[in-house]
Amino acid sequence: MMLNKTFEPAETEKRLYSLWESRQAFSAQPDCDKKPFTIMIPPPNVTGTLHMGHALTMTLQDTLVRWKRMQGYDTLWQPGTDHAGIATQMVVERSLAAEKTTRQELGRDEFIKRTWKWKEESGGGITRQLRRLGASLDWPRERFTMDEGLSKAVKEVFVTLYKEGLIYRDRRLVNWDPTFRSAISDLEVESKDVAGNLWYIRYPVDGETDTTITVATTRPETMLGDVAVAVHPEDARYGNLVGKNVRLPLTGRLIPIVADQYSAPEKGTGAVKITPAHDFNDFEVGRRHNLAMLSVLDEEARIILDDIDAELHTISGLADPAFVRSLAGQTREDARKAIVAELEALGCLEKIEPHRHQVPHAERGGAVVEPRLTTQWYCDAGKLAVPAVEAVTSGKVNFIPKQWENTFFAWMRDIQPWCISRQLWWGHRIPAWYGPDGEVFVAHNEEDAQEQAIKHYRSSTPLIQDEDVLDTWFSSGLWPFSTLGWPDKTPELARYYPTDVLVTGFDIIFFWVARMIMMGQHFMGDVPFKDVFIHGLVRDERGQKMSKSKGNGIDPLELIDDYGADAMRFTICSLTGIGRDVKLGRKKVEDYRAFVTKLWNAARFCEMNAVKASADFDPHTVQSALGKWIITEVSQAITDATKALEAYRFDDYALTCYRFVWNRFCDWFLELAKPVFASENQNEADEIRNVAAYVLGQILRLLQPVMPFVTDDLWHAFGFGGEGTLISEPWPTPVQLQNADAALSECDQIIRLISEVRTVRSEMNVPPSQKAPVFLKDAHPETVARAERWQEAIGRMARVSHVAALEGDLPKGCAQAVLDEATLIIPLEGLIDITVERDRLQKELTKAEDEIGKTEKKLENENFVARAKPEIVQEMRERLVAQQGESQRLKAALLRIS
RNA sequence: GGGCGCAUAGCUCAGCGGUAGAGCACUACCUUGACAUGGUAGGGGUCACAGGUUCAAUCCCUGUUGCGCCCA
Repeated sequence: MMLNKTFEPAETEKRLYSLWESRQAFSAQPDCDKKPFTIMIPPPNVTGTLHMGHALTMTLQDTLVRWKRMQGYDTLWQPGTDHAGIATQMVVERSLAAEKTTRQELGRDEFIKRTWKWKEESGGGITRQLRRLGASLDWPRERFTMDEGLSKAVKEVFVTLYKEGLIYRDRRLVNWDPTFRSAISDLEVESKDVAGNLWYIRYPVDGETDTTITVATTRPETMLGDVAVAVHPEDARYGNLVGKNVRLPLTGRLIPIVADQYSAPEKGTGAVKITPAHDFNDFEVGRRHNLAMLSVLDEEARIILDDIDAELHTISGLADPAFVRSLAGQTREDARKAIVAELEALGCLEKIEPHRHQVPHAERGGAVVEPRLTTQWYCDAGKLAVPAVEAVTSGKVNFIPKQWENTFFAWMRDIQPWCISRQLWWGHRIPAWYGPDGEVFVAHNEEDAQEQAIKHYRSSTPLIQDEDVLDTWFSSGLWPFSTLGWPDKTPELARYYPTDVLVTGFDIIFFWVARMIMMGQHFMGDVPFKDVFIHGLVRDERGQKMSKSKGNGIDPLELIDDYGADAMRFTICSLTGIGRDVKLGRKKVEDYRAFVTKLWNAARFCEMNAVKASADFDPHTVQSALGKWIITEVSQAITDATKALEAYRFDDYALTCYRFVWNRFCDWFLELAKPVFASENQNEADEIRNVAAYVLGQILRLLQPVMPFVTDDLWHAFGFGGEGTLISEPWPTPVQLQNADAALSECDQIIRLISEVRTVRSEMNVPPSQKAPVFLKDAHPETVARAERWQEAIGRMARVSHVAALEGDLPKGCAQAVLDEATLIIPLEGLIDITVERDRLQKELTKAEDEIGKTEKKLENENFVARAKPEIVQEMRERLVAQQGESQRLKAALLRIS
C-alpha cells in the first residue's frame, strides 16, 4: 500500500469513526480488572448545535480520555444531553405558533407528546456533531435528563430532600420572566446598564398641610404597591418625620415613614419608596418593618389591582380611584407613562433626571425581569453548601487552576435559597399533590400520595398534582450518579463514582459544578469528581467573545470540513494554557494543519525508504549513534508529553509533540538518515529503518489522543496494527539507553557543525549550488574522526564537498567559524569578500567579549562567589573558560585573515 | 463599590531567581528525489512603570498605570 500524496481527512474521519463505533472501541468495560477513569460530559442542551465552545471542551476531554485509555485505564466518557426546559419549550412553542396554535390549546399531555416527538426527531443533533470531532464517547450509554432512570433519580432526590426538610414551599420574591411567565434562576439574570430616569415624586405628609417628602424612583409604576417611605435613621433632614405617615398619591393609601439603614442619604433625595412585592431590597425592608406586600403586576407584568382595590381613596387633587382602575391590564410600560402624566397633572412630580441604572434582563429571551411575589419550591442550598465547601477546602475536590476555588467559595458563602420550581410544562413535574384544602403530599407517585392523603383525611380524597416542573439544573446536578443508575446500586455506580475529572468553563461553576458537589456529597456521601479543570472561553482572533449577534463566530464543523478534525483538535490543544482564554481563528487552524501534513510527508518518506513496523525490535540493541540519539530524544518527548497531560497542560503536550516531530525527527533524524539509507552498509541501514519505524510508532501513539485520525491511518499503513486499533495501543514509555553519552554528544556536535557551516555560508551569501570543503583546525582527533564519519550527511546538509583536518597553511579567502575546541575553515576564494568576513568575525568577537564581560563581572563580585550556590559559581567558571576559548579562537581567526 | 486575572518580539503566547524562547508575520537565499501546507539562514525585546527583598529579579514583595472578567 502506498500512502497518498496528501492526507485526506474527510474520507479518513468518516471511515475510522464508524469503524471505532461499530467495534465499541469507546466502550467502558465494567467487568474488566483495569482501573477505571471516568469523565462525565457536561450534558449539552438538547436543542443545541455544536459551537466552538463545545469543540474546545470536548477536544480536551477526548484528549484526556484517549490518553488514559492508552495508559490502560478502563475509560468511561459518559455522553448525554439535558432537556433544557425553557429552551426546548421555546422551540416547540415556536413551531406551534407557526401552526397558529398554542400549547394551551393543545393541552399539557398533548404538548408533552409533541415535545418528545420533537426531541426524537430533531433533538440531540449535537451528538451527531460530536462524532465529527472524533469524540470517543461511550454512545451506547447515552443518557437524557428526562429519560426514565434519570427521572426516577430526580423524584427520589426531591422526596428525600423534602422529608429532610431541605425542600420546602415558600412565598417570597423571585426573578420572574414575564414573557415565559415563569420563575427563573438568579443566575439566569443579567444586569444591563440602561439609560432611564429618576422620577422625583412628592408624597404629602399626613396631617401637615404643607409638608411633603420627595422620593426618587426609577420605577414610578410600582408606586401603586408602595407601603412605606424609608429614610436613613441618621439622616437629619427627615428625623422629625419618622413615625409619621404619608398619603400615597393616586391610591390615597396611608403609609408610614420608616427609618431603615437601606436608604442611602446621598442617593436621590435620601428618601425611598418601599414596594416589597416588586423589589428585592424593599422586600427585606418590608420584612424588617412588618409591612404589607402588595402585588400590582401580574404574571405578564400587567397592572393588577387585586391587592389594592379595596383600599383606594378619593382625595381631591391627589387620588382618584377611577384613574387607578383605568390602569388595570396595562403593561408596565404603558402604566408608567400614564402614571407619570397623572402625577404631573396633580403637581406631585417634582422633577425628572436622566439616570443610568442596572436593569435585570433574562439571559434567555432578553425580557426585563420582574421581581415578583409568588409561592415556589425552594431547596435549602445553604445547608447543602456546607459539605460542598468542605469537599473543596479539604482537597477532595481540586480546581485547576486553583484560582477558581475562590470564586466557588465566594458564591457558596452567601448562597441563596435555590428556587427549583418553574412554571413550564417541559421538565420533571414536581412530585407533589395537593388536597382540596391545599395540604401537600410529596411522593414518588400518585398512588403513594393517595395513600398519604387517605391517612391524612381518613378518606379517599381527590388530589391535584403540582403544575410546575423542576429547574433543569436540578436534574443536571444529579448527572454524575444518576447516569450510572442511581438510586439503584448498580455495578457502574460502584465502579465509576466518584469520577476523575470534570472539564468545563468557569461560567457554569455555580450553575452546575457547585450543585453537583452538593448533591454528590448529600446523596452519595462522596464528591462527584476529584479534579475540576476549568478552561477558558473561545474568542475570535481579536480576543472578542464569539457571539451570534456579532457574527464573529466560527463553526467548528466548517473548520473540520476545511482543515480536518485533527488540525482543529491540535490547534485547540496547542492554544489551551492554564487559565487562558483561547483566541482562535481560521489562520491558526490552517497553520497547524501544516503540522498534520508534515507528519504525513515524513511518514511518506519513511515508507519510500522501506521503513516497516518490526515486532521484535528492541531499542536497547541499537548500535548507531544516530539511532541512540533519536531514541533518547523521543524518550524525552514521551516523558515531557506525559508530564504535560498529567498537569492538564494541553499546550505543552501539543508543543512537545510538535517540536519533537518537526525539529528533531524531521529536521535532523530523517535528514541524517538519508545518507544511511543510500549507503552500502546494509546492517546500519536496516538498523536505522528499524529505529525510524520505532520512533514513528512512538510518535503516532503520542499524538493519538489529539490527532486520532491521521495517526491511526498511518499506524495501519505501516503495519503497526489493524485499521482502527491505535486507539487501544499502550501509551509509549521512555527508554533509558546505557552508555549513550558518546553517541549523544557526537550527534549534538555534528548538528552544531552543520548549523555553523550553514550560518557562515548564508551570512556570506554563498549560493547553495557552490559546494566548498570544510577543514578543521586545532581539532581534537575525535572531532576529526566524527566529522569524517558524517562526511556524507555534512555534505548534503551543509553543501560541503569534503571534510578533513586542516593540513598545512590556511587557504586563501576563507570563512571561519568556531566549533568547540576547533575552528572550521571554509575556503571560499572568489566567492566571498574578505572584508565582509572580517566584519562578521569582528561582530562575533564583540558578542563573545560582551558575554565574557558579564561573566567576569559576576565572578569578580565577592558576594556572588561567597553566597551563590556553589554549583552556580562553578557553572559560571566553566562558562567563562568556554567563552574565553571562543574569543581566543575568534581573535586567531581574525589575525589569520588580516 | 468588592473580588480576580492579564501586561514578555509586529501578532498570538510559553517561560523562569542564575546567558530571554516558540509559532506566525518579516527579510534574504533555495524548486537537492518526503514535504513550497516546504527547506536554510537572519533581523527583531530597558520582559508596562516606580520602589523593595536578594550576591543576582522578566520571575518574589509593595505601589502605580492600562486592559479584561466576575459579583453588587
